[in-house]
Amino acid sequence: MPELPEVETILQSMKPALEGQTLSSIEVNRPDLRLPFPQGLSTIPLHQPVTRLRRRAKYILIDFQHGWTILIHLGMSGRLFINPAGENLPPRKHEHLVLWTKDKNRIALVDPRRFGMVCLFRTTQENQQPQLAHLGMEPLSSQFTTQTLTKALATTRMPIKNALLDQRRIVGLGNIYVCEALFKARIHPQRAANSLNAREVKRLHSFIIEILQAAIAAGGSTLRDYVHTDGQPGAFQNLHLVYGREGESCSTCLTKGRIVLIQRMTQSNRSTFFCPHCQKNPHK
DNA sequence: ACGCTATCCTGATCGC
DNA sequence: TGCGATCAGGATAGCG
Repeated sequence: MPELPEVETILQSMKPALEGQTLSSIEVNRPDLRLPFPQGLSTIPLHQPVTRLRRRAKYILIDFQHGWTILIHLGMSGRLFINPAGENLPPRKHEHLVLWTKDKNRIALVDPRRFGMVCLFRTTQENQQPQLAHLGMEPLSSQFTTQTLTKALATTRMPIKNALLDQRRIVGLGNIYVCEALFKARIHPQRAANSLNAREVKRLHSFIIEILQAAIAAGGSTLRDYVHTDGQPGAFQNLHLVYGREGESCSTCLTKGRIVLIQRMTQSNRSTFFCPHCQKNPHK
């Protein structure tokens, strides 16, 4: 699915199409995704302009002037496409939700696996929304420091890989960027989260920021489902150092004249990619 | 309380 | 070419 850089890329390209615009209609083409589409979704957001598009964690939030907010999560396979006015392409498969603006821009949510979700609530109630209420800190905000990361990791001995995927501690990271950040920080994914020393947490902190910023600059990672709102792929997949590279030589080791193959293992039923030389587990 | 597992779904790919 | 097995970027209910 889209992780933080992919959601951020989508958000930035949707801003010009939506901010300040009034919707003319909303098509709801099936009863549900993971959750039922909310009551009122096809009528409440109409007739007053969008004031702001925001991102929180991997959620896109569309605020309206009358005080309602639409929340969109793309799940694993969700995509958003913008068709500018006049571009009359035939509908895609799995267009479950379509927003039309008054000046005829068309924004379509496509989600074959239907793991995504759409919610509607009063903007002032957002902190009571179950999706938003328990989220951890934003890694690209000033709240994210070595101190706050240390605190977020100190309370659990679950593997660091799993702790970084836990959106109640830190938001926005998914399987790709966790693997990449742990590789750059030279931390074994099975290390207990609370076992990292101060230098390791510091490295992890700076590489999380660096990787997310680089991925946003590259327009995200396109592996299978994710594309930009105009259908173009991102470019950061070309810069992945371990994710999806099982059996390839570790690039760090190569520059030092060693040939070490990147390995894949399973943690909590999800693939983890790592370099067994750069990322040693001191307890094994 | 915590940490792991299965589950929601479709589609792409791989091996036979 | 077809068929079954396997795997996917996430979130979460429910279990031990």
